[in-house]
Amino acid sequence: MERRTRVRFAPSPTGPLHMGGVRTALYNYLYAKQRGGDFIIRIEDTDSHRFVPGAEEYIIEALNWCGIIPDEGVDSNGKVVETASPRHPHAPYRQSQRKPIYRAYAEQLIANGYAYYAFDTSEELEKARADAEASKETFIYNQVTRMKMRNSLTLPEDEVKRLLEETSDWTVRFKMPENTVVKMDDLIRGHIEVNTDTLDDKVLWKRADELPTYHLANIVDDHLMEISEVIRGEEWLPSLPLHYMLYKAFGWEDTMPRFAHLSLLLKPVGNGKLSKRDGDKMGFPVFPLKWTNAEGETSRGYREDGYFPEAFVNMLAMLGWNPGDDREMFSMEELVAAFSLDKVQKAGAKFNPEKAHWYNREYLRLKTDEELTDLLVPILEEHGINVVDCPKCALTAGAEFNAAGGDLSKHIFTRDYVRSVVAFTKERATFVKDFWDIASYLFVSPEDFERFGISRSAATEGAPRPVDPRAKVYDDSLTAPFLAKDVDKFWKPEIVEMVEKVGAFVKGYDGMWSVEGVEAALEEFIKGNEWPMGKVMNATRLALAGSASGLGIADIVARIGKKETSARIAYAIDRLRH
RNA sequence: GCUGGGUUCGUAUAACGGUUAGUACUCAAGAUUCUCAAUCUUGCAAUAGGAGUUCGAUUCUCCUACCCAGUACCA
Repeated sequence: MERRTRVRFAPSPTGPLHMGGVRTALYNYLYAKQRGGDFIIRIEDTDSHRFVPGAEEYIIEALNWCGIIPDEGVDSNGKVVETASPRHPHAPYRQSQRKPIYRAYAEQLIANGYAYYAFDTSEELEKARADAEASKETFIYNQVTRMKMRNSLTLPEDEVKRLLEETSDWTVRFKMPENTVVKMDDLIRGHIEVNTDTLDDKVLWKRADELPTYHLANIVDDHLMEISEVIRGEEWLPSLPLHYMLYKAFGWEDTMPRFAHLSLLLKPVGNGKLSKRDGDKMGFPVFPLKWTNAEGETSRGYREDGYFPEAFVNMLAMLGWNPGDDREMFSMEELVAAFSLDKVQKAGAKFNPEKAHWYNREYLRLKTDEELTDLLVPILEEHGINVVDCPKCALTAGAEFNAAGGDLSKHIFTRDYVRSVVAFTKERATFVKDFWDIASYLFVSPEDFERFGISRSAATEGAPRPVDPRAKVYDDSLTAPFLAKDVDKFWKPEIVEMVEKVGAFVKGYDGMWSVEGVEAALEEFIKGNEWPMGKVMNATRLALAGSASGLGIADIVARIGKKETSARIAYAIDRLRH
């Protein structure tokens, strides 16, 4: 009989969702959608001590940002559903609210001999562990030690009854059978066998807070929610035998979900799983969204770092899964169509921040100029640049636009100007915010760099200064806002003369005002004078952009206009006089 | 320690038991351009080690090494 596909992502709200968790959610989502099934979110908050305020909201917002939208568990308003309804017959989806459900199941196991009451206090257990450690052994509460402990297997019936009534810190433990081989199947790993003698008697339910532990809550809820496949992290593989035994003990073997255990995400270098520390150290986020903890420490997020959710999701999907061919670019719909659990890698995947960059660049190039303009405008505004939708709108502000639609002196630009900048610089950008670093000088003149927080001093290059004494002709304060090493290299007296004439030529140029027109005219002018093209162009760029490397001269001139071009050249000559 | 899982270029991965072990990222070189970037071309680079099965092993079996997880009244 074909069962409806129903899978769940069951995070614990003990902190922000890690990117590995996002991947688990994504694989669940893809699996469900491909089979026309349901993707459910369930909040596993059975540990009252580790609850972190805001974590649940964070998890849902993060999944939402990624486009991983639950069919059940969360309502259209993005809140976890608390009461059952036709659309949510399995509510509530927060385990703390399902508290009354679990006790009866724990007692059912006891009644059928699959579990027992344990009265050992945490102090007694700690002592047992310490004693075992002293003799270089590990204490395990299992079929050999349980007969030495205080529980309903060892205590007289009336004593058990008394303790149940009079004390309130007892637990229910699973009675793991002896010497039984549990035969399991994993959708990713294949057949696995484990002998129950290596397993312990896990606590299933705690009287102290009347809550189940993960194992009981998980099995009961997966059963009640009619989960068909459990796709979860590898850290759960060791408890799979217990879960199999629980399904058997409850008599739910016929509807037991199939299991798939995903490998972990590993740190880029060295060994071990990806941690927040690695991200901080190597400069990449490990969380989808920014997160600030109770101590006020902030962790960066992919969203805030400027990643497109599509790029993040695509990158994550390819970490430990492949479509079986060479394709690397996948939209969510394409992932849904192509996904398959048997193409999921068994081994852990080392996360590669470079590849994440590459994905973002690819997705940036896929965006239209219009979309990128929409995203760039707020960033420009943050930097103090004004963008107006139409030239007329700015008339009241007294803007005088050049041919490209910009007023450099008042820092007011039309959307068309911004779009044109986007169009010819998008090949150079990885993130939308890169446009500012690439093209800030198309919005701000060098003399205003400092005021707009743009630096061209050598110190910002990050590299140590050259040791060659000849390389150091100018002091930073003398050359700013021009890049000192480029001043050194290109700002030679004989070249400066030529640059000055280039400025005059542009001022007097009355041909076609386009990148192509300006480019051809400049080339003809420089070559006609038999000047060294490279040296003149680099020195000109230094005057116009503050650095000898960057956008093409004609690209710059065509945007900033005649007046600004000659003004910048004049400023550079004046500033760098010596 | 014990139990379980894992191991193909630096990274992510491909390869009915038969390929010159492929692709992408990174890196390097060349081409191109006024520079830088982009782009194009080329290149560097891997089956953890050892046995066995087989005509033939990256692929199957075993051993060793290394890595990861679990070993809580946490999930």
